[in-house]
Amino acid sequence: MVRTRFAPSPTGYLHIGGVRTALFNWLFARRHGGQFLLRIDDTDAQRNVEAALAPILHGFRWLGIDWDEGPEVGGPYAPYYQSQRLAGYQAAVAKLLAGGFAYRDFATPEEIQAEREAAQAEKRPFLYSRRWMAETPEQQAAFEAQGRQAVVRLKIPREGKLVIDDRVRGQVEFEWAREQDHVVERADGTCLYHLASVVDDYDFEITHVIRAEEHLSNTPRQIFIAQSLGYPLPQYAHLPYVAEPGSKNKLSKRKLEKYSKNRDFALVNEHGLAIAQALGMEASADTFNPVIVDFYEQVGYLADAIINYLLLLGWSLDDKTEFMPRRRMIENFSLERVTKAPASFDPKKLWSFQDHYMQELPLNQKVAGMLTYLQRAGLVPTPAACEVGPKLTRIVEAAGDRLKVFGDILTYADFFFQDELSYDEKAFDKNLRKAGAAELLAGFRECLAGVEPFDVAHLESALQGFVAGQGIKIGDIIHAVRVAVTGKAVGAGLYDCLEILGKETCLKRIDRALAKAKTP
RNA sequence: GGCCCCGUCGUCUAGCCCGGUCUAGGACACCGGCCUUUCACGCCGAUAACACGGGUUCAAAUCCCGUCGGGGUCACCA
Repeated sequence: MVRTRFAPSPTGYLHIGGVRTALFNWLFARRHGGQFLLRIDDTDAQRNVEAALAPILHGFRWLGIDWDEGPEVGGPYAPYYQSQRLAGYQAAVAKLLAGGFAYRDFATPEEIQAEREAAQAEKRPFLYSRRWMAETPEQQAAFEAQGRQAVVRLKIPREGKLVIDDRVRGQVEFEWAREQDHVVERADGTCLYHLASVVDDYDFEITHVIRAEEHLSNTPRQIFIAQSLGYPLPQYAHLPYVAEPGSKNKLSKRKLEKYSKNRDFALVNEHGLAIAQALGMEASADTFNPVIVDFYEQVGYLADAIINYLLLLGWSLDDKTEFMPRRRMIENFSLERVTKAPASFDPKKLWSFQDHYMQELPLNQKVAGMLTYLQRAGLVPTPAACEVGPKLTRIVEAAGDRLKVFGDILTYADFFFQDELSYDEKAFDKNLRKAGAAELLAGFRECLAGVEPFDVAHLESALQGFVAGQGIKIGDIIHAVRVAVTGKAVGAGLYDCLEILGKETCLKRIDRALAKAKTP
């Protein structure tokens, strides 16, 4: 039985790189009919773990990455919080000590630091002298008499080497003599991540440890702990990290502010910001940022688009396949086809996946998604009146693939739902204040008043008739009409807009625009 | 700096294990064009890569060695 896990620490948000790692774990488990679980790394726990965890769990649910065991769902190996498993870690440390695989060390941090600096000065690799190692009760008592406190360190072998058989990197060799005697338990009796992680992976019967490459160099010490404890080793698979757009640097959760200004992020960031503004959201770089999954959910991206994009960031099926339903991902996922080199996150490519999935989304689902945004922005009351449905459907159809994310309904179609138009001033000047424009528009207004029925076909022939009568081209008038009734220079087909708005509203808006055109 | 990993178009990648069919394929972006009332979509086209140097071989992106470059990691963080 394959069992994989993802171990988030409760930071308050879900990082896009973390999702990629979780996704690969999830896919691998599903592929082999196994289980995927979530374990919470809260060994340095603050008190509001639940609050910091909620957005993370929410993010996974939104993305459709479900976990078989873990927080909120429980499971046979509960608890799944490291802060609640301390006794097991302490027992493991005791066992390590008893077996001679670890020792109590009475050195002060300053003494260790001094040794480290001395080694550096001599340009030789640092290896602890074990001067304050206490292996007998007598030694221990002597150090304690000096008022010293002990940590527990691993007694790493000083010769020989270790070969790790990594599922994505192949065989990787390490020399034990390069490993440090890492601390596994602090002076205050609390233990460290590596110990906890190994013990939990064993307790949870994790068979495959699939994690980011930054953990590759931590693996020797974890293997040492596992072997000393007599645990069978899991299979390891170290994934390349996800890099910043256009760079090989790791996408870090510490550079949120910087990323919001990143050139390649700019497009999606600004687009998202406009939607956040329409929603009246507070959007600081710490909470609303394209490296945080929540950003995409808020703006109205599709989970399928994100998952599919992330899948291809470090994995490929073949030389052509890009779009895959989950089912197909699960059927085909394999560690062997994971790339070894880091992949940089490309917001533009994600955008193209979103474009694709939005186009594929059935109309009724699009409408439903857009409706919630209109409601959140206060453009449509909740619950919506029954005529809103057909009207919105008509709008969404007319707008077609211009609506890339659900939030786009707010920037593309707000004028359908509010009386007060906000004009694109530049477009207004260009199309309504140029010589002769107002007169033409006024003429067309009268023509429009006589159109009956007020639908696309009749509107089109009316405009064509008007244009022919004036001896002008369609382009000479149509932009002015658009700006007058929608306030914008771009949007869905004009005849659709006019029809949906209705004759009365159109005439009113043209009048208003004509009045505005007179006042510079 | 030590150790470890990685290195194909700007980006994601296929090909590498099992040398020839690779004058290196696909996708995104970019550029040009078509369509068109705008925008978007769509369609067509163009530019663009085997890090470098040595080997081995009839033949190397593919195998070997070296160099260079990039990154990760070196905590009583996770």
